[in-house]
Amino acid sequence: MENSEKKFADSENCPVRNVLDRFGDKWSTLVLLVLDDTKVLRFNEIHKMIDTISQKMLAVTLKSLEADGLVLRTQYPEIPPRVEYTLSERGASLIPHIKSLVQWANANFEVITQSRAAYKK
Amino acid sequence: MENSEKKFADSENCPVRNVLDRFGDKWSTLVLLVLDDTKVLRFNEIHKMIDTISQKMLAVTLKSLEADGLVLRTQYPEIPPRVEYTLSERGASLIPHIKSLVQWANANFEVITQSRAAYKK
DNA sequence: TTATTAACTTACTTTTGGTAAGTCAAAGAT
DNA sequence: ATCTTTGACTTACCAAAAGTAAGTTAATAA
Repeated sequence: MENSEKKFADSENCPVRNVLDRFGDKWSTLVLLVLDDTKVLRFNEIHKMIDTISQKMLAVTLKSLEADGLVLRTQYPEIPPRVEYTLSERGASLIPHIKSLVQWANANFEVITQSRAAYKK
Repeated sequence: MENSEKKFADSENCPVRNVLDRFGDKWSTLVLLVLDDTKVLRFNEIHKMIDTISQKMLAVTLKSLEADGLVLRTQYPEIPPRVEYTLSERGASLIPHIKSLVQWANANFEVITQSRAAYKK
């Protein structure tokens, strides 16, 4: 009984689905890249670097990255509040894989843009 | 004037943003993986393999992958229609990078699931 | 004449994301 | 003493994206 067609079926139990769903959101990978780039950042600093993200979405993105153990959140008991975000080791271990995607993106940006333009129909 | 904070700013001109936006959708990477797995597939075959995708979303996902030149579409003049989808060379060149992400996903699936469960608050 | 088939569309509903304003508590300005 | 500012968020409301289910097309089989 050949069930290779079910390999990608349900996202609960499929690691591929489960994790791609995770990074297949609009902002997670970008936040990870920014944190890798600058190491320690506060909420508003990230918001400035990715200025098209809404505060709401930055908040939920950071929260789920924290829940997944990819990002560490340190809150200082000051007022106004100060919160710092960093990559965890686990988060850092993801970065090379994302960067390999990014390299491909840079290398293929032009041709893809051209294809898109030519496609129009 | 330090403008490293603008590195990820606007998605029109930033390859990273542009391409991550592209694969940061819910289905594209999964469709590419399935096509890499089975090489040639018809619309309904893909739909069976990824049974949680809607026909509508499969249609728009395939269309934009085709527009980007990552997937090739071959239509045979038959009725009922027969259409076959394959990875293009460009699409195939993306696969290793996605697979490296998938390997990380498999390796970290357990701990991430545990972190998520522990996070609850 | 009606049913079937594959690859989609279309109309409609639900979910997700964006916008803008609000909250909180203390320190500084008036 | 009251008002303003500050940073990291929430909340309420609205727009955009994705899901659902039914419809379209044209030929062949029943």
